[in-house]
Amino acid sequence: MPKLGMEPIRRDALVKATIAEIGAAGSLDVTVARIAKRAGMSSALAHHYFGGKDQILVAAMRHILTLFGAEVRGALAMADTPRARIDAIVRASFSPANFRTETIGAWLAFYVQAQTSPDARRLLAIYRRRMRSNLLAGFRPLLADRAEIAAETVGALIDGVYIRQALRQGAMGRDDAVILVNKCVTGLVGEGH
Amino acid sequence: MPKLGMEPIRRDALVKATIAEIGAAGSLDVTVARIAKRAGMSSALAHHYFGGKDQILVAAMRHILTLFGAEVRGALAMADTPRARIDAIVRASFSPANFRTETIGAWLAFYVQAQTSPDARRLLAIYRRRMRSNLLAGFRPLLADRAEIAAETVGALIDGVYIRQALRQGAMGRDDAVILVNKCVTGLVGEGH
Amino acid sequence: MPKLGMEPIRRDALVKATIAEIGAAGSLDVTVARIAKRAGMSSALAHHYFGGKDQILVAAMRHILTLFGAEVRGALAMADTPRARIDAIVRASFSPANFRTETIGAWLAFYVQAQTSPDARRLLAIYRRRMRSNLLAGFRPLLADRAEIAAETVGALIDGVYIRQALRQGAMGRDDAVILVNKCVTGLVGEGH
Amino acid sequence: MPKLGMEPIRRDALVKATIAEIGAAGSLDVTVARIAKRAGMSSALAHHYFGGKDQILVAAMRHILTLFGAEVRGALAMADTPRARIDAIVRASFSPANFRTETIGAWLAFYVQAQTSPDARRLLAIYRRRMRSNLLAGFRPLLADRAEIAAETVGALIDGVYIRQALRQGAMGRDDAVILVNKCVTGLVGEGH
DNA sequence: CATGAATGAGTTTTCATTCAT
DNA sequence: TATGAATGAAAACTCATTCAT
Repeated sequence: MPKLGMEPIRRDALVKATIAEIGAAGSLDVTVARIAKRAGMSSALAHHYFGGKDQILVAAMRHILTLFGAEVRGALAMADTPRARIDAIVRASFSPANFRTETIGAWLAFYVQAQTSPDARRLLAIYRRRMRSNLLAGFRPLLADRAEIAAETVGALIDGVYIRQALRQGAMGRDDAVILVNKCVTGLVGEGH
Repeated sequence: MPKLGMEPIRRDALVKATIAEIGAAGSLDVTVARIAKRAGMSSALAHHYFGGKDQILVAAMRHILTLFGAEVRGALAMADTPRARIDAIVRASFSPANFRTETIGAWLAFYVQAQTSPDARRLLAIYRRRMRSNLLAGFRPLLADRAEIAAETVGALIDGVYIRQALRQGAMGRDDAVILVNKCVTGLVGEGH
Repeated sequence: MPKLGMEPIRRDALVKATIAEIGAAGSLDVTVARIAKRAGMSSALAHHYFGGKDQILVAAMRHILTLFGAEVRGALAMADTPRARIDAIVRASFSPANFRTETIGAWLAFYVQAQTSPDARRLLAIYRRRMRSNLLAGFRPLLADRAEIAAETVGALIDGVYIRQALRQGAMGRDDAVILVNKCVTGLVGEGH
Repeated sequence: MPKLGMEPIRRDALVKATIAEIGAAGSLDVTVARIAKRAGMSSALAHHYFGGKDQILVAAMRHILTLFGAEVRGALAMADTPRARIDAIVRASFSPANFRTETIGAWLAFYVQAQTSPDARRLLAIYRRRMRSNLLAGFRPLLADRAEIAAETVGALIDGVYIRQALRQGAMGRDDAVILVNKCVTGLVGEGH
């Protein structure tokens, strides 16, 4: 069985298994053994490739963030007006992939992990900076100096709607989420838009 | 010399110690031993009074929610216009007690616990229902049938701002938080208010 | 079973079990589980009382050193001439308790541990200082300024004879060891004594 | 491109890497992986050539002993009086190569290993026999029937001084070591020599 | 000849929980 | 009421060793 070039395959499988496991468990209380099993290998191999549990977790988080970033970039590429840019970000935030219970659970768990892990915090900070600068680029042409606060508001609102989804019960659909945030955006940029 | 009626005192001490410990740790990875030590008793006694770790955790969450509820009620009592009611809720949400890093950390941790513990989820659902109905009571006179979405928006925004505070870095102050949310409220209810 | 005041009993049992286990294994490759089992308790309890494996090991070393120190002190108390003092130290070094294969194995293992553990090194340094000052007190009246080198020589010789004993094969008896070192002492202090 | 006759090269590299690694670690707690890495090959290859960790360790020990033996032989070749022979052995024992912290650490570690590994014990026994017969050859012409005990004494003293060096702190230099042992030799063979 | 891949067995350590007193 | 004592179960992590290529 042992072929060459297994490392990227194994790492990838582990990252995906980690997200799945966290999502299923709803928390970071996930054992390396379970992750490895789900990924179809021994826990020793997981350690071999990642060095330790924390690094597996961080890699999983990075993966989610990367996917999200790609989604945003893809949506932004098709947006040609400022308002469309904002819309694109909102839509990407609540895209099917991001809105899966699994992903939300993992995301929430990472928030908690960021409380103690510098690596996790750094990643989350990067995500937030990007989000902010993307929103700002959309709001600036529309609101000039009021763009800052608008970006902050929409950023927080997205996070809030997203996090509320974590309580599976009484959750709203993706479309509802998009509509809700968009209504707020409309309120911020004024009736004229 | 064992005194009578120690139970409420012990329970209270444990609940407070739990919140402090969770806040300090930034996660639910808190041992019963540490909580009990902080509360000045043996872990065996903690078990005796609560039956198990999960129940201690839930009691702590209930405590936070109760405090928050009292704060909201107190603020609402002094509000005599719909807008003032909304304002009161926002202010209470970011009150000094609620905005302490400790409390935020505990709150976040409970969100995660709600993923797996039905008790925790129920408590969180109650909090959300109350929040929603309170906001609705404020928005209804101002927005009629658009009140629902406004309440949902502000609720989510509060959660979002709150949760963002958990990343201690780049956080905003209480006043800024209140102002941010209020700006959004103003946008929702229109210029006239 | 759980009575009060078990701690010193348990600690003592663990220390003795550790020495026995190290002696039996002939190296520090000894598991906490085995030590605990020999001491009649779970490994968890061993950790509870000592905090970790290293501390158990250091405690065992300290125990050996304490025993040795007591033996030397006892022997010295009965010595009334300088030469008798030196003799007492030599005899104590090769006392039955110290010359047991178990003890020698443990001693040797600790030498190795001192390479990496600061605690172990400190203990060994203390032992050496005491040994040196004791020998010096014996040699000074006899050799004046040549006492230093004599003390160093006899100290090293004792260690050498002792360590050679670790290779069970071709070892000498206690009496032979004492005679050997004493011959050297006689050579050092001159024929007249 | 696998070359022919790599075996001796690989084995040699592994042996040297082993000694270096043991010396650096100060104990036998050395992994095959680290040794192999230091020797520039995979751990699998190390196993291939030696069969197992223990055998690698024993080979390393044999290497040290061989070096030491050669050094002694070289020094003896230039000695033309009995006393010079003894001197040569002492000097070789504390030669720069043997007195390196690395070597001393490895030596000490092997002493411990000899407690459990018959192979290691056999090697150490050989070393001791040689040492003894070499010293005896020097002492016999000088001391006749007292040569035995003198050889034993000096052998043990060399070991003792050597082992004391392992506690890096408060160690003496090579020259001091030689002087110390020589003073003892002088004492043993008497003033006239 | 050489190695990346893979793992089973073992080690330390932690912790919620139980129990006799 | 209160606790020190005690442990079983599980977790992360390590490592010598094997094997297909």
